[in-house]
Amino acid sequence: MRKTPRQARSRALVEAILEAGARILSVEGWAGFTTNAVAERAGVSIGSLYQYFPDKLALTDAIRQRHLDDCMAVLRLSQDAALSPDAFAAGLARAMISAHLKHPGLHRVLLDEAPASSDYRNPQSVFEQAYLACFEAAVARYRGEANRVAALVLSDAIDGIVHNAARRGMLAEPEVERELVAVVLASLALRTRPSS
Amino acid sequence: MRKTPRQARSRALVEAILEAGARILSVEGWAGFTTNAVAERAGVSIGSLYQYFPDKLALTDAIRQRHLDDCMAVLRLSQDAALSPDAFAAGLARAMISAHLKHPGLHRVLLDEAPASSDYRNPQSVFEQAYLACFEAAVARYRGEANRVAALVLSDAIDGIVHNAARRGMLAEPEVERELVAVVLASLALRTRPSS
Amino acid sequence: MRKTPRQARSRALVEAILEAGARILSVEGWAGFTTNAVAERAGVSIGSLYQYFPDKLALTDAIRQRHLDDCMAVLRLSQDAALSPDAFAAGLARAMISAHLKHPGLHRVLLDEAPASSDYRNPQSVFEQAYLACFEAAVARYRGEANRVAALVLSDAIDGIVHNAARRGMLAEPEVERELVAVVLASLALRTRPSS
Amino acid sequence: MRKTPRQARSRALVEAILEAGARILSVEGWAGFTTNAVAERAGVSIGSLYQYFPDKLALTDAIRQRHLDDCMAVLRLSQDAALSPDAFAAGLARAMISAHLKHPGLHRVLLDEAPASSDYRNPQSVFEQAYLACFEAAVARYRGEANRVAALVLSDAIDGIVHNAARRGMLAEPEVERELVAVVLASLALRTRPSS
DNA sequence: GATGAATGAGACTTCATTCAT
DNA sequence: AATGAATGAAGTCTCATTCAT
Repeated sequence: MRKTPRQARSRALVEAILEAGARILSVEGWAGFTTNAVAERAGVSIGSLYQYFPDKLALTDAIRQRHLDDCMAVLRLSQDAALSPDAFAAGLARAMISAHLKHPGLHRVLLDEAPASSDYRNPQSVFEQAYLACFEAAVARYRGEANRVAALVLSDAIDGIVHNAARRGMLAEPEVERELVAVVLASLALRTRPSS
Repeated sequence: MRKTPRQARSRALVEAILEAGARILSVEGWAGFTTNAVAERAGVSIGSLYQYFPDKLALTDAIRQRHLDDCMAVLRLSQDAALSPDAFAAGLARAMISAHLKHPGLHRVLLDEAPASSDYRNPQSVFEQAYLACFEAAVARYRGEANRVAALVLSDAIDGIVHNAARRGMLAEPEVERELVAVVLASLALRTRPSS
Repeated sequence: MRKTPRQARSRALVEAILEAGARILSVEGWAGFTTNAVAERAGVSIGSLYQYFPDKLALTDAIRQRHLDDCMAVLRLSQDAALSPDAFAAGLARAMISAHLKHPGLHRVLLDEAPASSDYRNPQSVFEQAYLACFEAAVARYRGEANRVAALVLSDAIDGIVHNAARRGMLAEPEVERELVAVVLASLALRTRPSS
Repeated sequence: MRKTPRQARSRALVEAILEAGARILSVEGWAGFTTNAVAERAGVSIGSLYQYFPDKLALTDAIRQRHLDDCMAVLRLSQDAALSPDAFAAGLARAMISAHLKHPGLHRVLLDEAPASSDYRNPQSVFEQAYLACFEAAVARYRGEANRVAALVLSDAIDGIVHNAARRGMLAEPEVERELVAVVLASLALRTRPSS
């Protein structure tokens, strides 16, 4: 950000911009996400937007950061070493679904369409490290082995299930949640080479 | 298409355009996919492109159609009622991975970013019907029950795994394929409510 | 208009665009009337033009509307029930000529070449209604009969005379004005079937 | 024309092009008049069109020339020194109307929109000389005076009446023809300064 | 001669960004 | 600090014209 908002008014302004941007990205996708549209939706002048974000990329990054923080918060809540596998899978599925219910399209747009300044999806990035750590811990806990790739694949499978359900408007359907739980559970019950 | 290419030269030209478009979509994403860039990469004038495609959307549709046809062809090959679950899962994983190896980013861009004239990802569309039918058949065969949602979730999980692996450049790694096989197999071995 | 200009600068900008557009249409015709040319002639960027006019057609309509308003204003001034036929014809001729002196080619281009969003030249359009009403009133007054077609033909004859004189650069010649007065007067002096 | 067609086939080809061009100009206006459209409508390849016409302007000129020749032919037929004023006016009106019935919009498009290589509407041009000569002769005959401007104004009034009637689709209405006759007759009955 | 695929200059329009007020 | 009018590079698409077959 170009400058840190210190006063209450400034913080509210930045908040309004981020929220307006998230909503536009979610509803209209990357194509409808123009800086002028965001400013207008936020009830702010385009000039003010550029006071706090040097360019469109910085704005996008800020929206993404906020969204990923939300996701991590929700994900961490589902981490509890004392849970049974069933309870863990149920909690994780519930957490992932609820994290996407507010802006169903946002996650996909931010991760698939929107350009990013840093390669935050690289396995070495801060976010991905923290995100994957949760899954690696769960794999270690329930499968009894450290397996980085298995954690990656599990998180990717969940990602695909949730993001496609969101696109189809099926995110809230109990059947989807039930199947998601089943897939997570099955993945965690596996040893690495089940076929041998 | 605006005009059907009849002569050999025309067919080669259309082929060059489609190939150049696929490559650009794969490597540079939707943002780099400009009609002028496609024409230039194809070694063709922009006017020639518009002789065969009435607008950018039609070009996008044509590239997508060709890609989906390839995917369906590969998918159908993996369908064989006589296969054991292990063999089926292995064949399916191999098929999905190989379908994405040529243009790793293409699938994601075409399905997530590129606008389409018809809603081909609607569950009622011709493509999605055919695509899901394969998964429904497999679920019925190996889980012994018809379960539309389970088929949907399985195909979405595979989609997530393959598309994220492609983004990370891990599509060719044997470990990924092994885990993909495991997830497919686990999903097919499930009864609907494994926890009850 | 996309935006209503509120500040003095904006109004001047819109004014400059309309004036530049009118001049280009008048001098170079529809073929030279490109949005970039209008912006450049107005000393304004192309983006500014599009802030106020959503597309080329809207700009054309605005220029036409302004011109037609000018014409109607000038025409209404010549309407005075107390005038003698001679005085009326003289006033009308003077009015029509002066309405075209500023941009001699504009009228023809706007009415014959430039596409319009609505069919303003349809006899039922608001403008044509008002315009023809003046001529119908004059015909009724001086010929003593209501005759819609006669009014139409009179206005068309004047149109032809003025617009061809403009093209020939003869609009300011006294002889043309004299003959125009004569034709108007003769038309108003007629009974419908003068030969029978 | 680039080359003179000598053989029967060539003459038919040129004929087809001119006719197709006239029809397109009449029906779709200058905007729809593209060289490719003309060639296609004529059932001829675009290359063949360019064999006989070096560019679009030459094609336009040829179509115009043919149309003006038709007009002159029809106009000359109405010239007969022995006619009474009434009979002359009736014949002239009939001639002008019938000259425009085949392609009602063509005349206007050719004279107002289509660019021309030479300034054929300049009073000094060959066509205008011949055309105006007819009107000057009539003015001299029936008004008993040589008056170039009166002839010009009369021909322009007729032009306006006919061309606007064509646009309104009223060209065939008897009332229009009757009023046209009346205007012509009144113009020819005038002395130059009727008001003094 | 005839064909029509190919060319590319140029038109319309959008939107990220700046800067005078 | 805030505003929003203004900018102009860049993208999509058309159509007059050429030239290899």
